[in-house]
Amino acid sequence: MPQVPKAVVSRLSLYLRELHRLARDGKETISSTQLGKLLGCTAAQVRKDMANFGQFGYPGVGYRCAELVTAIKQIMGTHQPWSVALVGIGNLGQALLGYRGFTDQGFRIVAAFDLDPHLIGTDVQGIPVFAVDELASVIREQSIRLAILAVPSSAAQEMADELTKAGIEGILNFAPVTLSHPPSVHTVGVDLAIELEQLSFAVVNKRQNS
Amino acid sequence: MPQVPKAVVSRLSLYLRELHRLARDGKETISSTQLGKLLGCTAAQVRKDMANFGQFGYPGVGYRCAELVTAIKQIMGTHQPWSVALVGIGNLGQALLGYRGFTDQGFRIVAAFDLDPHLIGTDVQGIPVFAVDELASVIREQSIRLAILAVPSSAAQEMADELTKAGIEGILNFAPVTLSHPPSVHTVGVDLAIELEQLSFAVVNKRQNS
DNA sequence: ATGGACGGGTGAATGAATTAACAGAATACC
DNA sequence: GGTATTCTGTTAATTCATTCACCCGTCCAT
Repeated sequence: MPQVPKAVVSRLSLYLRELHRLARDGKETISSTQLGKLLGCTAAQVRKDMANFGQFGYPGVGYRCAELVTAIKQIMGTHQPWSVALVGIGNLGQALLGYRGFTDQGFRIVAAFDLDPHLIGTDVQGIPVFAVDELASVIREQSIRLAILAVPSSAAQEMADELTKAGIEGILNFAPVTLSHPPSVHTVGVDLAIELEQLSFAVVNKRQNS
Repeated sequence: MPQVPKAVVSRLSLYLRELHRLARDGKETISSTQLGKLLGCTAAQVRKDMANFGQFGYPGVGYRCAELVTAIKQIMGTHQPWSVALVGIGNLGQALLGYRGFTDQGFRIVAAFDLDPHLIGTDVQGIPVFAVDELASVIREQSIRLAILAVPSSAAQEMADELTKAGIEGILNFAPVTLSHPPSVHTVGVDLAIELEQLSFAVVNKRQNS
């Protein structure tokens, strides 16, 4: 499995989400056809995507939901929980601190960082807030590998550099800028305005499906 | 321009973001090579992407930043502001209400909806809050075409149906579920946990670049 | 048992998208 | 003014992703 296409990985997350729901609703097994329909892709695609990682299906039966959930979690690396750092406790940062979806998927925010002296030393939503100076030491002590960056664009690159120096391996960036970073660090960017822009394009260009 | 690949559209937003910054910093023109480097793609890609929509560059010069910004805005449909509805004023919803990036890109949240009787009738961050019953009437009166859905997963599909009935054309969905919807409505999903999951995969599989 | 329907794995064929290569146009420099 | 350079638009080549078609295994009804 040396080269897994990026598109496959993002679909894997969607499969996982759907399978999780199905398993919780008590569905034992599901066929590639059904799963494909649920996600708007072909059955062949589902099978091929899974084939990248091994054999998981049972001929004549389909995929066992619960089993596939654990398999995909293993593949994605979320079979055991991650400790995550949050940098920036503004509007968005606070919302992320309280976001249930993270913990549900095995991501636990264990430390938050900000500049505001009123916040430093306190707990916000049960999470301790540290000064940015302490970034490196806290990250090392708690062996945190992932960080969420929710600071203003003007500070984003600088904070990303700090995180990199502290040995962070992945950054989820909410600032609307393209971060530059060494290849040893991975970044995923979420620009909320861009998502709306995509919607705007789709609407004005009245393209079918979605 | 009958069939523009989806990947092109999402890159267009990144170009726009970068060009916007460049223009503000006083840069007159930029070559496809430079722009590509800034975004981590090849110069050929930049040129090809733009070629989908017409001719914007000047041989021997490059692209004029300010000019290209307005051209892309025109293409994306954000050359004039959009009125947007927000459904769900929880943790995340409130953060989105206060998010600066939306207004900067021409998206104005003009109405919010929630179930909580304490909120209905009040203003949150200067935006009036309505009951869900009023969804259709408010949306029609203000001719709102886009909506942001920030409700718990359990309510997401139901609210999406309401929005559809009310004539909404595009939904930005933050609930971690796949919405089913008629082809006349476009949806873009943002699942924050999935983004972290993608990061997790990239980190454990130590794939280079990003 | 056994026939038929269901369903996954897999390699070949199709279709997209990215990259490479080049011809022509504007600029800068001497 | 000519020449070298820069840079676009575009066509061709390559790479990548998706779909198709078939084989074989499993289950269920008879």
